[in-house]
Amino acid sequence: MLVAAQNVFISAGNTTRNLRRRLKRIRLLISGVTAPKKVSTMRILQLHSNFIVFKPVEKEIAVAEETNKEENRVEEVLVLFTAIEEGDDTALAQKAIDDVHAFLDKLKVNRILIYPFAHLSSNLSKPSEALKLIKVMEAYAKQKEIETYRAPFGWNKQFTISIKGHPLAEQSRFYASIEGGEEAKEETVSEAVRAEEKMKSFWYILQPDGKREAIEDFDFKGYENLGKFAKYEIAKVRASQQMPPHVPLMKRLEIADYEQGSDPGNIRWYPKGRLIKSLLEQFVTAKTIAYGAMEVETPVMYDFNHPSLADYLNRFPARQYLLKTEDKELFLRFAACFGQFLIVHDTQFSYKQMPLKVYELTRYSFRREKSGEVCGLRRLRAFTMPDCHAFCADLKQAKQEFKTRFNLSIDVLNGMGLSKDDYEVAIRFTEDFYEENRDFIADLVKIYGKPILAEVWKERFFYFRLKWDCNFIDNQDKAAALSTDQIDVENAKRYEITYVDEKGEKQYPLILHCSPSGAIERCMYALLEKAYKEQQKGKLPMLPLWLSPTQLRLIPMSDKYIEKVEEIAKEIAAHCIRVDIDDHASTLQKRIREAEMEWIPYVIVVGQRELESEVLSVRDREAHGKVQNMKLEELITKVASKLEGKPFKPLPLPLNLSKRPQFYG
RNA sequence: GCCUCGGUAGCUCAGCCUGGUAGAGCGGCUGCCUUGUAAGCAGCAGGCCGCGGGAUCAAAGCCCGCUCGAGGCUCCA
Repeated sequence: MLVAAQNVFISAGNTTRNLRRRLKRIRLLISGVTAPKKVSTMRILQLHSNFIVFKPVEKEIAVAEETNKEENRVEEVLVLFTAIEEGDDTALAQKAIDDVHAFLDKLKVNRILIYPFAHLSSNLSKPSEALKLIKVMEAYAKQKEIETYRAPFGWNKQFTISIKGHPLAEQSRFYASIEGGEEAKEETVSEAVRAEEKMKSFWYILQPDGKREAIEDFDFKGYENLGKFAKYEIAKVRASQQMPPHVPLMKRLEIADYEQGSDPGNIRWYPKGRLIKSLLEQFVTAKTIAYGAMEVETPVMYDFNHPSLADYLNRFPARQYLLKTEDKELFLRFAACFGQFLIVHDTQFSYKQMPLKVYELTRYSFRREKSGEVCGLRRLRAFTMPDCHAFCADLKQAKQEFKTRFNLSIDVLNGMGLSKDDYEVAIRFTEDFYEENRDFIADLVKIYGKPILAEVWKERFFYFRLKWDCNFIDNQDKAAALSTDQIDVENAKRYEITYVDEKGEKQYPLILHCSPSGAIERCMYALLEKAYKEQQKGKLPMLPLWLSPTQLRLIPMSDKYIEKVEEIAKEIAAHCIRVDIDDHASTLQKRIREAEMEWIPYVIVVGQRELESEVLSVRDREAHGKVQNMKLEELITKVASKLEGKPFKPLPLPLNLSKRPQFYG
């Protein structure tokens, strides 16, 4: 049971975020990576504050102290949110105050507020014990001549706090006494906190000419999109209220919709959406195979207790779909890594076959993103991810391969209709990697040819040493990662993946993880958001020709021409062009309008005139609806040439519009 | 997980504040019109107003609870 529950009202700027982040970290610690089991720890969240205002609201428990319900305000104070756990004792309480005392000297402050705060622990002591120790702390602090205030114990309190901005302002501590009551000692404040130090990012802009500038010195004029991206990455500031534009679009265009009968983030695909998605899938796959990867297919579910997997899973807890069967606990894959690593673990290969490239398009990967994170096609719980791993003998080979794959990714995005102007690149590495590989990183920037955002860490925290990602910036100024590649230095060992080197000795390879396009759904989100952007600029929105479900629409002037029009359609379709016929009995104008609403690239009206002259009037959406006259063969040649090198699938719906059901609206 | 908003016809939504016969546009169906490059006309059908409880003579509407969903925050390995 909670000793006290607070309604937290926090004022002023980023204090909310700070406190939440801090609380979250504390919970992380509590969840117990570092704290040995059965060890009691006194938990203190220590915040150097400009002020705190708190007000008791109502008694929570029987042993609550007597107090009045007046509002209290303390200025320039070190607030100690304190949770007493089972087994904590006087020695521990005094030890904590000793530490605080030392810390106060550093801060040049001599005022504390002891604030009983149950939420820091899930292993609270009995309230009576806790109150006793809180009083011990208070008395001991006063004895040390610290100006000591205290919030009442056992009350539901409401508080407002303003936290100072300096680096020492927020500290979390816990004090442990090992069972049996040996000497109290300060627990190392956990790997998570140390990890956070490692994770501290420094931001730069890398220029194609090799220059590296601190982000605050860079002039974003002419690079507004990069500016938005940097802002998003660093400050995480977003002001968006509107619905993401691609969501109504995906519905209206009958591409996809939410499936209420499933879990959020699991999407239903209508025929047109399935076609687009399928074409994108074929395209990435073809490109990746052409690059030299071997396509495989692996299971979607894995044994929770498999030793290699368990280790990996523990790093990313609680993001999986779990599956209980009679004899096993399984989880749905959240990436293709497992399946491929398990294959390569059992594969015999030597330096002669390297870099060894394995590819899979996962349909699906599953991540149980928290509710509220899921959004349209941007972020799903079930998504299609092309994933290509390259197993490299050494860093030299990895770097070479890395460049090749960067080019591949740029090429894939470009083919999909996303040019370098549509996304921004970030590159992330450790300081030492940069020092040793300056030229290499400069080469990557040169390949992209535009300034790149660089995130630099002092030490390695993640499993990779180097990573880049291409990020689409949408109409809400949010960034979403598309392609990415990383140099993984940990997983070969974890999965016991080895190759044989020139001397016949087993070695661990470096593993490159690349998604040449990013999630396919996310590519569709980017294309729709891009179309919307174009529309805002006054252009007619459309999808790339090769992805348009209907590429060419024929509109017969009246039903007496339908037969002739069907012949023309047959001729066009024979050239792998998706053509359909609007045989509805509505007016020409209305049918034109409907074709435009469907973003159809070419619309052709066929009547007496066309049939007599054999010259078609072609309405070209790309040319803002301008009507051009051309012969059928010319039209076919023109369209076919634009489709060259792209995958093709036939029309996913009946040829005649009158035969089509309406999936939405 | 937190905050906010929402669930009424196939779709988009109005009505709710101020309780008393359920509304519009689009779409669908039927008929007329046979069309020259972004909405032709008319008629018809279509609703357990998310679910459960309460107060009321009376609830889509007021109160309470639940549920499902969306958007934002956080998160995004």
